[in-house]
Amino acid sequence: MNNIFEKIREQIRTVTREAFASCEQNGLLPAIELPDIVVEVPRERGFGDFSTNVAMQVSKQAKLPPRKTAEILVPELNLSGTYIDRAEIAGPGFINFYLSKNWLFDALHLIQERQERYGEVDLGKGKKVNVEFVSANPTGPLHMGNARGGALGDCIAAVLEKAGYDVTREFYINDAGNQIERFGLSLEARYLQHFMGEDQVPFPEDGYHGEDIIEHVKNYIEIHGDALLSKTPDERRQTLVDYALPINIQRIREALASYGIEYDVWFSEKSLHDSGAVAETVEFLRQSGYTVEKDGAIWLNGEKLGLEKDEVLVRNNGVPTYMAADIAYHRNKFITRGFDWAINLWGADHHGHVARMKAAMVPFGIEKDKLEVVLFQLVRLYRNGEIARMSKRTGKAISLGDLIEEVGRDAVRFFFNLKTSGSHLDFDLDLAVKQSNENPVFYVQYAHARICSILRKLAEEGVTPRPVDKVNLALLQEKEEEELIRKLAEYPEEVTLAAKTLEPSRLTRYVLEVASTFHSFYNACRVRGEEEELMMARLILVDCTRIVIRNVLELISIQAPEKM
RNA sequence: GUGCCAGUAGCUCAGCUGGAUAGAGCAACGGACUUCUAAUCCGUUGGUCGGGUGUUCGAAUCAUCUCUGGCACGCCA
Repeated sequence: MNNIFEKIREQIRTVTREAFASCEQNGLLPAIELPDIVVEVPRERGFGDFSTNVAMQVSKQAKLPPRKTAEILVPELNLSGTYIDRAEIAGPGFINFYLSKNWLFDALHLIQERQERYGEVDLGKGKKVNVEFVSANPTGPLHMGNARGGALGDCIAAVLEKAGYDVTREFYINDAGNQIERFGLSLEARYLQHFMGEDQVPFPEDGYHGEDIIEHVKNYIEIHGDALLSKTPDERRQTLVDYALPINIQRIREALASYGIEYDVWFSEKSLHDSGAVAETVEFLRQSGYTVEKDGAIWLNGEKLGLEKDEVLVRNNGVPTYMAADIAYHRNKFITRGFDWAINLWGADHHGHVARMKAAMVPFGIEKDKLEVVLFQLVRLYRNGEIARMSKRTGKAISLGDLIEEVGRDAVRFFFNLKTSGSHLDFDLDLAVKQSNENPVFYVQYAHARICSILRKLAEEGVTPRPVDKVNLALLQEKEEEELIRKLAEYPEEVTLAAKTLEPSRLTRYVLEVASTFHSFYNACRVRGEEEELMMARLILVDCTRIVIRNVLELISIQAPEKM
């Protein structure tokens, strides 16, 4: 058992179920089909440590007012062998459970025992899950959307790992299709412009206008000169793409690495075309009757899949669409590679694609639910209270690299993981660099550094933590101490919830609460200089706090400094 | 026009599988450093949960209508 909360909830459910059974046997209550018994932590501490509303839920079946049901039930609760001291009835019919402090001390034991593995839970049971995120077009640098998707995706992957899933982090390289075509045309235009003059060569309307295209061409010409002028346009574009694309991909890799993200798999879209997987996938859909042909193109049959409209899979020029490749890609994930679950992180502007992709799994016998798409809202950067679009240094659109350079990796990752994915995110650049109490990143890091400082000071005096079973934790009686232990005990529960909701941001908020609770403790209680037994107990508490803060920060890939 | 997401304190956001008196941070105001890091803490102020109706013992949470903002509706990805 590595989640005390779960253990307590199970105890409460068990004693409650048994009490219902015994009431039924004694004829005190009619036979009742129990719902899932909801156990929660009441908002008010005065309402006990945990509570359940089960008496209210069954009031109809019991044919009694909820309070009356509770009054019959509570005396039948057999609390022996549990953490529960007593149960009381309150309000409209809540049953409030008051626990012995032992559960808190057990939580500290657990933390000491598990150390850096404290917080791990076995929700996933080794299920194979693929988390695909960023997957940016390799036609230019990473932007703010990629930055948020990157932080989110990496943290979702990390949370799922802690929750017992077998996680693969994957980047889908869009190195084929239309945008590569445009990339090639843009490079070619810049190349020709270099030799013939800008006004002599038209630039494609939907081309990539970025400076980086010109830079690629300039570098290419420095190495290879004007040899491409005599080639065919096809050869010219291919050569330029073959030159520039790997450079862009390498830059993306490096930007993400400096952002703290390492992938297990870089999956090439082109490889799906080259291997024939795309054609094969379309053919399979055609033969299974999931396509229609009209206007010389092959369409996915929307009606048959419950979609609003048909979607083109193969254009009338014979070139498959992104959609076709994407279906082949997900078929590969589930069938070729056997993932039990695939999570994709997409910007909210792609939400229209969600229903289509899920529906497109059906012909392959893949349940829709196996594909989960996490949509995240876009990011607005603020500087001096105004929307910032340009990098301070370069004057160009702000890239992930610029952002990290300006505010630091820790702050970027922290802020992108502070809000739920569904909410719009305003990123305040001024706040992120501020080294003050306004900045939550430092607030958490400071708590960690403070703890390390206590441990260091005491170690210098020859005082080190004793094994926890040789410490009298019952000496921790102050309310600040209790609050802190409670907070630390929640961590496995937080990981579980973050994994279930795919919402790692709650861990960022959680670690802020841990820091806050610790700071309150710090101001109320001393460790150093207290009587030895109390000092030892507090030393354990402080060390447990260090472990939890460090574990969370590591999970969200933020430094836990020992000094500040 | 249709669909998706959002609307909670001055600001940024939690809470949303219905639960007890709606929370946090920042901002504002007032306090706390002889003592392990004051990048900290303690206290005060601050709300028609966008609005209406409904469902029920109970609604920020569910349903429905409506207003506002963002986005999507392509042989783009």
